[in-house]
This record gives sequence, structure tokens and C-alpha cells, in this order.
Amino acid sequence: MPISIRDVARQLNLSITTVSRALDGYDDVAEETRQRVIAAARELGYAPSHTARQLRRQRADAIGYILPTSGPRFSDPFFSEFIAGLGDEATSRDLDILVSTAPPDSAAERQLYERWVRSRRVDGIVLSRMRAYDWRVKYLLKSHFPVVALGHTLLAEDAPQIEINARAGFAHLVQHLVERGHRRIAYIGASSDLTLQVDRLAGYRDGLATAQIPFDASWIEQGDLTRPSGYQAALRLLNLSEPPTAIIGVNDLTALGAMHAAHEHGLVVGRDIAVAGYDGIEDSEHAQPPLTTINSSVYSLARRLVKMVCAIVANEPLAEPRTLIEPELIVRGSTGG
Amino acid sequence: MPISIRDVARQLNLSITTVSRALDGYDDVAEETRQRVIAAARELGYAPSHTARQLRRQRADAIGYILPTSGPRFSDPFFSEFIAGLGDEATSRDLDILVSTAPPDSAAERQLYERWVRSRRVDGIVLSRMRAYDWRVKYLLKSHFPVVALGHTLLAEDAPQIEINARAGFAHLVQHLVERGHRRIAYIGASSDLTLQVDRLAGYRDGLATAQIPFDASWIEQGDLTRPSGYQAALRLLNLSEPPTAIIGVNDLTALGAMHAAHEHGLVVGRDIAVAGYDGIEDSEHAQPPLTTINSSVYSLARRLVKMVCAIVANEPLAEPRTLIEPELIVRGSTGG
DNA sequence: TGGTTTTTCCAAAACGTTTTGGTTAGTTAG
DNA sequence: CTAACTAACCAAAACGTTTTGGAAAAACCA
Repeated sequence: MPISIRDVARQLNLSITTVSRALDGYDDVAEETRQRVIAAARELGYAPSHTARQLRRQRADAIGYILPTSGPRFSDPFFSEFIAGLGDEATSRDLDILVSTAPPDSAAERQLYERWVRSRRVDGIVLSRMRAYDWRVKYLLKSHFPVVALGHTLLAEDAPQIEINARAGFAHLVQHLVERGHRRIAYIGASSDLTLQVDRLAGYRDGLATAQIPFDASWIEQGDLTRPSGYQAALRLLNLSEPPTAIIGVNDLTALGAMHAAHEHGLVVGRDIAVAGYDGIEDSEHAQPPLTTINSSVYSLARRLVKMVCAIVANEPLAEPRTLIEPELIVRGSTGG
Repeated sequence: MPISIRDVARQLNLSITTVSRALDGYDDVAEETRQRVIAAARELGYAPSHTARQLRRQRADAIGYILPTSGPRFSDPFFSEFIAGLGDEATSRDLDILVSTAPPDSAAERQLYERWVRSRRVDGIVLSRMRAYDWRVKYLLKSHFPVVALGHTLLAEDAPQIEINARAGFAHLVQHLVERGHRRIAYIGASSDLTLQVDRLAGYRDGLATAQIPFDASWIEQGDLTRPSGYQAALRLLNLSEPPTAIIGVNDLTALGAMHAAHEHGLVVGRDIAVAGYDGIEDSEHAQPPLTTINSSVYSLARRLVKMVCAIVANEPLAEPRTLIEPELIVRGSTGG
């Protein structure tokens, strides 16, 4: 059914070698022959079998990304932006993104990564949602498998990465709130397994220290990076005998959930209470009022990661195996801006 | 570097045939031999090359989905839910989802589909955002390529599909608004190239006719399924000399944008104006007030589509080549519920 | 004219599996 | 004892390309 190179060769009474070399631009095929081959291939609708090329060239022409899903209500816009960036960069290089899904830190996740690596299903892997002692990094580095990460781990050996300086960003965010007169500043975090939590909490504490505000553990809550968990955590904070006058969410979704809780508590966000987040997802602009956040351009980060992993696959030296990007604070109505 | 079946065979002094048949469960290998093979494979960390298996078995073990992207601000939660559903169902079947990105109805999109089909890159393709005269359906059917679609086209021959009865859903939604006392009900749609627009507009008009409200073209606006376009369209509607008292968005993002415009216009959504959407994305619950919408469980639809395309790939008869699902109206605060 | 170089084609091997079609030794039944 | 059957292994072919290493004819130069 599908046209193979043998069909083209037969029609032209040439060898399959000549057809292959003609289509691939080898200079030992006469130009006239090349044009005949190109015309016949087009006429017959021939395209090389991707699988056969993969096998011969030892290339999958795909970059892998495992989406950390947790069931049906998986609607974090971070990931649709991230995948769009991965996809657009891959497409521009005639690569595809191979996507699979697994709950983070599960046996299923492990099996997937191992399956991909062992069977050479993809040429490289992009990681996100880094854990402090991330087995994925250990495994992939040990396997000498091309990998890049958004964010860092606390491991002695780490994957090549792009990192946003969240610690500085958070300190800056606290400073912004202090300048707005806030002294009771709460923080809703995530699991301390995730290095993003480690960094952002550290930044928060840096900011407090700089402003000489004593750290108070009752201002700390934990969510799971989702809007509902941010909502629940904020309800608890708002029910304190001395509630905070400002809440920082570990990410935008958490902060959006906290805004919801504040609204339900009869507070006017931006006047009675300040709320801020992190990531700069599109939803943060559309909140009411718009959410103050720290912008990390997810789409372009994703594109850079693909570029980076492709360089590794091609055995090119990385200009910068670790890139640290200074984030940008975007002040909007949710902190009275 | 990677372990091949030859390494396993050499270690056991067996043929590669025996190793292959032992691992694949053939009954012409002695049980004792099989156990030795399994142990050696595990010890050596052998996994079959996916590529070589693909070539021999003529299977890609992947389902393709091309994400209709339009640049960096691509953050429609519909797609992260959809991909999560695709991925989870595929994973449960030891398949992967191959994702690529292209602007809808572009040359790039066409090239991608053709590349995938011709090179047998994927075993089947899932389509969404159906166009009325969708070239993709024509091309894939003509190529006898396994394909399933979320939604229908207006073509004489259509792909196997799952369809939500949006027409009836919209009529019902209009009825709901009429019961709430609304007679000036506007509709913000999308491009009429998309069959979702054709169906939802028809349902809107059905609802007006049933309520004996004359259709008024000045209540019709067009967006592009994004929040910002919904916002702009709603501003225009609200600036009419006789503005509508209710606005229906073609999808939830459009409606959320319209809510934003209403807020800016000083209107209280759910009291001064009603707004409703379609899709039931998670964001619709979290709007303030929560958005009345028509629920279509994106995640489970995606899972069903994967199941369906796998049946086609396996040459199994489809229980239902066309499934029509009746949607559920979810009344929330945005329509005064 | 003969030797050397260049052009342009081609057979075979390679990639790593799975499947086909045997072969051989051991066992069983008449 | 002999013929038929079964168990359990194996070489070769297959999948569809790309690459290696020639071979042969034409062109060039002394």
C-alpha cells in the first residue's frame, strides 16, 4: 500500500541506492538523474519510511516529555504553554514531541522513562517540575542519555538546565509588598520534594530578613500547585486570629485560588489584601484584578530547552550548560498596582 | 552501547531467534530456557529496540495529535485536559502520543499530516477543532488512514467521531436564559469555517425561535475562541444602544473574556447581566461568579477517542462509528443561579 | 595509444528485531 | 525395530531505508 523506495527504483529502472542517494543530495548522482528521481518520487507520493530511517541512522527524531498528570482535572495552563513551545521548536527542526503521561514520582513514571531510554524511543528528554533528589536526573545521567531540565535539583551532579532565579525573584516580590506597607506576608508553597518550593521559600525568607520582619511559621501553608489547594490554604490563612495582609502563592494557580478565597471572605484584592503569584501564565492577566506575578516566559523557555537538548544529541558543546535567568516582576492590581 | 538481542544470545549461547521467541512467549521454547533468557535480559538491561520492532511489525505504537497553536500565548486549558486524556489512555495501552504543532489550516499543518501519513510515523490520528469542509478528513479518509474526530464536518463522508449535541445544548442554554427573564440574548461565536460554530449558532437560533424571540443580527459577534477576543466582542455588544442582558460565548474562554468586559463596564455578572459558555473547563468553576456552562468532559472524551482509533488500527469493527452525546447544562452564578 | 582520473551508477552490508520454514534428537506407538 | 510424531532449537529472510566499497565507462593527459 504505501510506496516504497523499490517502487520508485523500479519505475526508473535504477537501483534503490541511486534513488536514495539522489533524494538525499549525494553528489555522485547525475543532475539529470536526480531530477528524474525527484519527479518520480513526487508523482508516486513516495516518502521515506520514518521507521526504516530511524533504524538505519540510529535516530528517533523525537524529543520526549512526560506530562505529570494526576487525572481528569489536569488543566494547568503552564503545561499547554510549555508543550506549545516544545512543539513549535521541535517542528521548526522537523522533529516531533513524544508525549506520555504519568503521575509524578510513581512506578508508572519510572517504567516510562526506562522504556524510552532502553528502547531508544526518543533522542532526548526534557524534564520539568524538578525534585530536590530527582531520580530521573540520576538515572538519565547515569545512562548517558541526553537530557535537559527546567530548573535544578540539589544533586551533586545535575542535568544541563535553564533556571529562573526564583529565589531572587521572591525576595524582590516580598520587597515589593513591604514597600506597599505589608508586614504580615503569608506564603502558600508546595511539597518540599520540589526544588521550586525550596528556592521560592528561601527567597520569601530572604525578603523577610532583608525587611527585618521575623519569620512566622503560622504564615506558611502548603498546597499542591493547583488552584483548589491554593483556595483551601488561603481560607486557613484568612481564618487566623491575625490574618496576613498579603499572600504569595508558589505559582500563579495557587495565587488565583487564594484570590478566590479572599473574595469569598469579603476582601477586596488589591485594597484589603494583596495577592501575588509566580509564572506569568496568561490567566494571571485576566484575573480580577490582574495578578501581580513574576514572569517566566514558559513558551520561550520550552523552545530553548529543545534547542539545548538537540545540541546535546548532536554532540555539540553547550554554550551554557546552566543558564540562570533573572525574572521580571510584573506589578498589577492584585497588589494595589 | 545499548544492549541488543545479540548480546543476550551470545551470553546464553543461544540463537537470537530463541531469545526473541522466549521473550515473546512462544510455546516452542522450553520453560527452563525461557527463564534463563528472561533472567539474562534483565541482568543485562536489555529492552528491544522500539525502532526495529516498529519496522518489522509495521507498527509505530503511537497516536498522533497536532495541536492547533498560534504562538506563545497558547494557554487554552481545553488542550491540556485533552492531551492528558489522550496520554492517559495511550499509556494504559503502552502507546505514546506524538504531538506536533501547527497553525490551523496552514501549509505547515498540511505538510505535517502528510509527513506523518506517508512515513507511517503514527498508527492513527486524533482530530479536533473540526472545520466544516475539513481537508484533513478528506485527505485521511482518502489515504485509508486510521482517524477519529472530536466533532463532525459537513462533508458527505466523515471520520468516525464523537460528537456532543451542541445544537441541542445551546437551545437549552437559551431556554435557561429565557426562563431567567432574558429577551436580549447575544452570542459571541467563532469562525464559520468551524463546525462547532455552525452547530452552536444553529442551537442559539433554535432557542430564540422556540422562545419566539426574533433573531437580531446585531446580537451576533465573532471571536476566535480565545479570552481576549471574547473580551473585545463583549465590549462591542455592551456599547450597543440597546445592549443585551445576556451573552453566550461559543466556548468558556470566550465567555470568560465577556465576563471581564462586563465587569469593566460596571456590570455585576449574574445580576445586571448573564453570561454563559460551553466546554466546562476547570476555569469556568473558578470564575467570579462561577460560569454557567455546558459540560463536555474533555478528558474522558479524549480517552474514548484513543480507544476508538486503536480499534480502527486493530481492524476491529467500531461499536458506534458516530457517537452523539447529550450535554449537561451546569447552572452557576453567572446566570443568577 | 595507453595509463590515469573522474563520473555515475550498483550490489551488498548494515541497522535490530520478528517470523518463516526447517532440522535434529528424543519419544512413542504399532 | 521402525516409522511417525513431538519438542526445542536454529539459519535465513523479512521489514525499508542508508552507507560502504566497488565496477565500468567516459574523459583527460602525456
